[in-house]
Amino acid sequence: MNTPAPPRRSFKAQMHEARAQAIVAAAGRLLGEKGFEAMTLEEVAAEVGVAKASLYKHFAGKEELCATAMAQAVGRLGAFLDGLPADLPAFECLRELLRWLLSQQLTDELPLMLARNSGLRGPLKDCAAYQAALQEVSARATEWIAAAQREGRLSEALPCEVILYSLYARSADPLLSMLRERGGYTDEQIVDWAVQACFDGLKSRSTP
Amino acid sequence: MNTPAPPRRSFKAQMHEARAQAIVAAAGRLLGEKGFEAMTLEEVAAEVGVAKASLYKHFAGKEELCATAMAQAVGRLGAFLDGLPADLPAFECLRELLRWLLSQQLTDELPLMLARNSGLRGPLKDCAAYQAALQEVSARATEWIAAAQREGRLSEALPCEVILYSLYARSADPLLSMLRERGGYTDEQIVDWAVQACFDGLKSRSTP
DNA sequence: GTCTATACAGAGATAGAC
DNA sequence: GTCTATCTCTGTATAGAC
Repeated sequence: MNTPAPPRRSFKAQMHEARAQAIVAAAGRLLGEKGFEAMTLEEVAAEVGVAKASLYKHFAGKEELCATAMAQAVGRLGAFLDGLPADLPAFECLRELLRWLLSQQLTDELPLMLARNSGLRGPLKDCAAYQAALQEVSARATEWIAAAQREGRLSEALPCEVILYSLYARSADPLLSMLRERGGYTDEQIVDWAVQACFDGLKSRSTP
Repeated sequence: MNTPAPPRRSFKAQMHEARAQAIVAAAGRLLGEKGFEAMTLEEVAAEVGVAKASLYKHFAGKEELCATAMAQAVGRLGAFLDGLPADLPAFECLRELLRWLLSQQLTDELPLMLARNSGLRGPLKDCAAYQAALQEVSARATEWIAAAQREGRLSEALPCEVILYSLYARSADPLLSMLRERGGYTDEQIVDWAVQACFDGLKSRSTP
């Protein structure tokens, strides 16, 4: 794509970048845990160990910081997809994609898509980095969906886009939290059920 | 025969109740639209047409007001279930339940279950009215799920509770908002797709 | 019970010294 | 660039007149 960064960056620049990374990471964690409105920059600063005002030397404000965190999450998904075996069937790729989304919600607590009424959804539509990264993974996922539909693995009754959004939406699905709060289930069990509910549906498949 | 039934309450008490109802309705609408953190009591008061301070004559605070709105939403679901034909098969009852949940999200914008990380989820666990109402509808839904599973209409691979939670979770599913924002689809089309994705799953059913 | 006015707290953002 | 200190605004909640 573009030329890689110059190999030799000054020590100070490296530290600067590392700190920015730490800020984004903390923001992403808190964003996923508490939501955009409930999280505070004070918490972010405290978690990183810097003063609140220092955040503004790296980011213009709360919205930009959180949008960066979201864009980075999409980037991680792209990297994960890159790591999938090249010969993995399209349907299996989509299953892995879903598992990754669900696992992220349970571990990092940072969902790829935001809740229905998050205040960050508006600013996110104007974040070029996020939109571009999302477009990139969406293109790949769309290819897989079309292929899986041709192979008869995915329903052709649903438009390609509806399937794509259905997968994305699982990222902010409250189902996982509900099952976890209920207690008695392992995280892995919860993810398995969520994957099954999404792909197989609630209706019986054994006896048509 | 005799005089009509006397009013059960005094006129003033009726007005008081009516105003409280209007407050709850406005709170519920704003809660669904903007979420617990983003909505403000000022908006609620403005929408009802009363002073902000007057709200505290009816409710102890924001949490109690919103919890009341949520409990009332569950009550509406219960009333809807009461209105279903007595001879409707269990599976069809569950389908209607899901359609009702999704329609509520699109119209009233008030979801039955909250987003994964809403600040109201904690207080809601301590709200007896909400828990009791939810318990009541859950009991009925659980009966239907068990019956539908016996009839082979619902998957027996998923525990009854996972199916129940999967239905409830659709109430806060971001899928509908995503499809609506994309544009080009009618609300009815969106609900149909969401129902189909939930019950039939994304996998093909025609060709095993 | 409803209003106006206000106290109080929290959070985003900025100023200015170093 | 980072800090301390501060500004400003918003929102919950309360006080007191009527």
